[in-house]
Amino acid sequence: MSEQGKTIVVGLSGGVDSSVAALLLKRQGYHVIGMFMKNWEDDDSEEYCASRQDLIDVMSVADVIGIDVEVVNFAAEYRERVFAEFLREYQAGRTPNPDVLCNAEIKFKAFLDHALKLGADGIATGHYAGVREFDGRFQLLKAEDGTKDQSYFLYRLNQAQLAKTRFPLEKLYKREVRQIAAEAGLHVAAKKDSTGICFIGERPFKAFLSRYLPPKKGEIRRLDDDKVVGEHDGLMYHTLGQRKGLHIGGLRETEKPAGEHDAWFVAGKDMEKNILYVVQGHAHPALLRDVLTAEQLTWVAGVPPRPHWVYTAKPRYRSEDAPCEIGRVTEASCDLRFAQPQWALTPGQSVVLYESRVCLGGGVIR
RNA sequence: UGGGGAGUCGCCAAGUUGGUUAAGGCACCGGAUUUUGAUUCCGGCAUCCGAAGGUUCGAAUCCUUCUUCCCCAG
Repeated sequence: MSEQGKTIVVGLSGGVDSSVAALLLKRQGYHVIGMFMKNWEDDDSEEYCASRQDLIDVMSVADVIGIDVEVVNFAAEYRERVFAEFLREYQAGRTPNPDVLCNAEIKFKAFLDHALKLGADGIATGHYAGVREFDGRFQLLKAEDGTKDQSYFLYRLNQAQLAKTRFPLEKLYKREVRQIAAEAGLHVAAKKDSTGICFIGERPFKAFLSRYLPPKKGEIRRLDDDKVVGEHDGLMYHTLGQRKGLHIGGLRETEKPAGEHDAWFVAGKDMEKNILYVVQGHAHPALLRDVLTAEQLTWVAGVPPRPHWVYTAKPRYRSEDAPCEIGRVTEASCDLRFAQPQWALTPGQSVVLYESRVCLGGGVIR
């Protein structure tokens, strides 16, 4: 293969996925360099340890595979390009997806640039996604393992970034990845999947956010009749469709038999008046909508989708691909109409368009 | 102050002709799922029924007193 001998820099997180990605490339004959990114250093003590353990795992894995590892720090870039935007969005009452930004700005920009500067031919990550060249363009594809597919988080890449990227796990199922790791003697074979905001990790969300955005108490009102049913600590701590954290118990007036109560969900926010609107019951119509407008469009496919065409779209990660018709499309925004109403379409979240297994790109819900 | 009604887990709320371990929902907590935030799923959650006495083999359910709240009189 002409690919042999090429240099690929693999982003290693210390987890199974990126470890196996590196292993597979090495086996395919690439010259592989491992790269560990440290991009969050606000918190010391606790966080420090977690990150440190990951680095230890990376070193150990690299040793087994037989590759060199470099450590880079993009904390400044992450703070400026990802975290600042993250905070701006929450402040505006929206619910951003930092991992989408992180991929576009850090992993496939800062990191990619760094790798190319080192003389690499490309980069690779442990994402469950695929990339192929087709008809003169590069396509971002869903992973074979549909349950793990992460193309959603990558929709904001562009052709240039895609051209330099490999996703060795495209055809593999998580189970197989763990098996490969185990057979190769990688001690992270059974390591628990990491979740949480990329680089920042998993942590009590409200407490974390309150360090940057101070609490601001306000009323919680029932959307149906404007009745005050509680108090919130700040609109930014709640997102559409959220149930947890409202602290609304039973209401005396409830007409249901024997005090049966449905759970309450966030249905809207009034940023001006600092009011959180809630509704009772998961099936409340206020939580369902079949149209949305998306902004900040980016088309990883290289070209925008066809107006008035039918595609599928994910209005949030982990939601089923939902058939939808795309309305007008401009540089700035586009309209989507879903065949079935979607639950809690949330401003700030990304909606990603697909045509079969091909990810076309998407935008941010207004 | 007189008359009536009521006080069961943080919030609602079953249970009151006395009988094993006091329903259920919401909230909350823990876990599973998840590279966003959510949702969802599973598990936990009143040795105690406003307080103190009493009756009884046995009471949250009966009696007494006290206490708190609500309504009507004033």
